[in-house]
Amino acid sequence: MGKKIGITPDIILDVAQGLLQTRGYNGFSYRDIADAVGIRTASLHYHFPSKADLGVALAARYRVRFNEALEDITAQADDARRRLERYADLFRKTLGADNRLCLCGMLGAEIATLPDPVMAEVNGFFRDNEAWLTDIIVAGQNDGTLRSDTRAVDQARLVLAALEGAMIVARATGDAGRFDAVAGAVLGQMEARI
Amino acid sequence: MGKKIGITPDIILDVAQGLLQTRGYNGFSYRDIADAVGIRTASLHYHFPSKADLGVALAARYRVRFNEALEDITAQADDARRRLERYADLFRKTLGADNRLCLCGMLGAEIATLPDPVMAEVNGFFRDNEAWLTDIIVAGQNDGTLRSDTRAVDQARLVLAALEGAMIVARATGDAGRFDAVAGAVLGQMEARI
DNA sequence: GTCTATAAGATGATAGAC
DNA sequence: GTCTATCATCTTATAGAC
Repeated sequence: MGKKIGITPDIILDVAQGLLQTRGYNGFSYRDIADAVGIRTASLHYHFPSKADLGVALAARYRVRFNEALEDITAQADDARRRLERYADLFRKTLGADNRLCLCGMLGAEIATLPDPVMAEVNGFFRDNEAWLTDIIVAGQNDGTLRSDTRAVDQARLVLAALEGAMIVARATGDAGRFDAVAGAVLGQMEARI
Repeated sequence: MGKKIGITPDIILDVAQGLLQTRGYNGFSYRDIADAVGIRTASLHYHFPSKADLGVALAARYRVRFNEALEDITAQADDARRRLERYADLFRKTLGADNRLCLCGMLGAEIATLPDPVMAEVNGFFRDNEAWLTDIIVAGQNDGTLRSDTRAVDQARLVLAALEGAMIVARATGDAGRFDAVAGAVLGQMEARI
């Protein structure tokens, strides 16, 4: 027989993730989660004893899921340009769904206030993204679809930084079109010269 | 005779700005400022009655000073490439001085939690920067030093987003070199094809 | 202008009953 | 697992003396 799976921890994480991506780590409290979930703060502490525990769970889950999405893109799309477009879509969907920021972009801004294990996850998220992007870009350079006069790793860092920054500016100005402009420009300028 | 100028308000703003750029709007308190300045929180409230007042003063001052720096760049540098390099240096110096983020990049991430007048300043900061960058880039396209196959305004948005994002990623990974890589790549890829 | 004193509410967290 | 009750501390903010 299957194990009895409490749905609560996942629901808590889902709600907390929304708050985190919208308000930041220092911008929401256990009370906010409790009110949204319909539970008491004491019950939250049963599942996640400290806010640091919650933060780690949130960042780690996000990182794992993001890496899974990256694997899917690698498997499904065949050329670099299409893979990069799908990559940008990952961020675009987050912004469009509920005006959320990338969870690690938000935590990255707040890095100086985070518990060490949360910091480590954020750091890892950025490294994972850079590594994946670099691989994709190297492939695109090798097959001649992407420009080769800029190092792949630097282009990877540019793509990551541009998309993270674009989410912040787009949301702060209330214009999601700004994200699209940045995504379009950064990918367009990476194309090989004809 | 000259007016007696209390140095305190400026000192408060200087200290608060450092805290804001490091920890975020929701990551510091009047107490933090008070301890650093050597004054009581009640005295802070004399100068800035509410945290919203302090936030507006901070964002407005930052925006004004930044616009002055932009005017200096326009006046002193003569070609687009050099102006854009100086522009990137503005962000780079902030990061290098004390591992601070752009004040409005930080506030942009926290936008959902900010008092309305602070939001408005942040929004204005981004619009100011985009407008200035667009003008610079248009000039560079006209004199043939910058590529013209991407709209100037979109390139402007890319530059702004890339630098804001690069500051966050660089600081979160503890590697300022990542900022340089992004700045170098984004400016390099804007150059006209030879 | 700065201080002491104080307030009301929020916050992260624990003890112990059910 | 969830609850009530309780906590120490922090946070923004005000009143009034100096």
